[in-house]
Amino acid sequence: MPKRVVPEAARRRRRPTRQGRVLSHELIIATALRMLKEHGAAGLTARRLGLALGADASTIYRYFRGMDDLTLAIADALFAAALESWRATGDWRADLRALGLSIYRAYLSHPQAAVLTASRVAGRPHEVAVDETILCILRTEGFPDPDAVRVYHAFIDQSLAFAVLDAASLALPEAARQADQEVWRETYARLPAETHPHIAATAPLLVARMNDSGYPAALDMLLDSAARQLRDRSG
Amino acid sequence: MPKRVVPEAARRRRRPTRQGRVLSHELIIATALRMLKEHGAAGLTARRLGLALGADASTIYRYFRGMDDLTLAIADALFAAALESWRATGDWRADLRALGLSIYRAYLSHPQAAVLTASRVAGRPHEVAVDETILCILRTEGFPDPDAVRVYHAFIDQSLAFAVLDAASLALPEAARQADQEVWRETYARLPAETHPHIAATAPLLVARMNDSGYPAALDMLLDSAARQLRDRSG
DNA sequence: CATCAACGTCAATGGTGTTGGCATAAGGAG
DNA sequence: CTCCTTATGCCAACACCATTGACGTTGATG
Repeated sequence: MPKRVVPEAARRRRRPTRQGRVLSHELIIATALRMLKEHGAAGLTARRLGLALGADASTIYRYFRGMDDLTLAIADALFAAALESWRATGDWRADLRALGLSIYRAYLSHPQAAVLTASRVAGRPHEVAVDETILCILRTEGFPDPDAVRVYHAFIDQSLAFAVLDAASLALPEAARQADQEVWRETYARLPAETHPHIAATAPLLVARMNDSGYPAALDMLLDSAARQLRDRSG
Repeated sequence: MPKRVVPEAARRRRRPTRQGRVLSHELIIATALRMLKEHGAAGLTARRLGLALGADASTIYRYFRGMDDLTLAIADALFAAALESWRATGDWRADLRALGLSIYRAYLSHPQAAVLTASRVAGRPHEVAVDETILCILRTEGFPDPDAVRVYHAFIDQSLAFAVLDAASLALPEAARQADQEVWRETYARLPAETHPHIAATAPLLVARMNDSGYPAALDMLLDSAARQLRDRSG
């Protein structure tokens, strides 16, 4: 007796099955990114992804070992995008700044993906390529090794940290974002009455400030510090 | 005809039901935090949480509107812990530094929770209390308002960003962490052969550096910058 | 005592990731 | 051409998930 019964109907009508491969890693990742942007992190499920691809959910497992693996691939796609949109000029400081902003922009361009993959750092190829690039720039410029490592870590930590955090607020659904703003507006409006008498006028300023990121400023501070280090050592 | 059939057995034997309330918001949050630490973010489910509490999963919904609501409550508990372990001394710079490190430590003491709640910023009470505290310190010290806002944002952004990112690597299961280290060790060992001849000896240094956080340094840089600002303005 | 809200359980619903079995299709070997 | 292997896709099934509604029980309030 067979363990599994194949329904008669399924056995009867044979679908005009496709010829050749329909899917690919790239197509699946691109579709997943689109779904993330449109429906948020919770909206990306194997079944819906399959539907969007015109395929069965289980087909995805021919390409990825699981949703977890797919998540890592998506994370690496962000690094790939960051590197692709970056060009070296030879000026180490300008190059590092551009690379940092490039990473930052890649994350912000897919906030849902950034949040989804925030905690996944696993030495994927493009991620490693970014690391190699940074270290290569620093070494070429003549940073002695312990300093190069320190600058590299500060740089990548800071870039990723800001990217993830800023992406997180972008990743909120529009409704939640507006609700948040409302809460903050009230908080800010209420806050100063107790500690400062003349502040009502500055509440809008506080709210406006919410939409900016501290990343560029932090990045410049870091590069300043690195440049000073380099000058001190060589001069 | 009743829509739902109540089984005879259940109707028969009445359980010796408990008297008084068994659960509380605090108990549920504490248990959830414990589960997060022990089993990771994926291990926190309504069913298992109920089991750990000696209650049915559905009971949790008497206290929280859903797992999402519970997540927000957990996030706020981190801010509460940060504030509780902090004491003001009157020195604005030392106080801010201590508060930043306090937030950082609170997140790192529950890495799983930090990662789980990274993208949830929703104006919960203790979170707002932290914000009020920071702004209050800056205003009391005499920061004019636009500067206070700027410093506040840089401070909280940077603190949270580093906390979340560093927590993310701590939140990895031990096996994954070791695997990651292995990948990086290989990468670092392989990297310099192409770009630098004498670097093999520094690979261990790079790996060791992995375990440090750039947060304290970044925090000091930020406070330096703020202090300079304040001096320039008043002097 | 009667009422009521709070609290807890049970059973059910519709969704999830994942797997094993099966059916093709493509491509090479004979 | 046939035969075999491998890659690719679908289907049905499994275990688990969050959430809900009906129901019983309790303690407090009138």
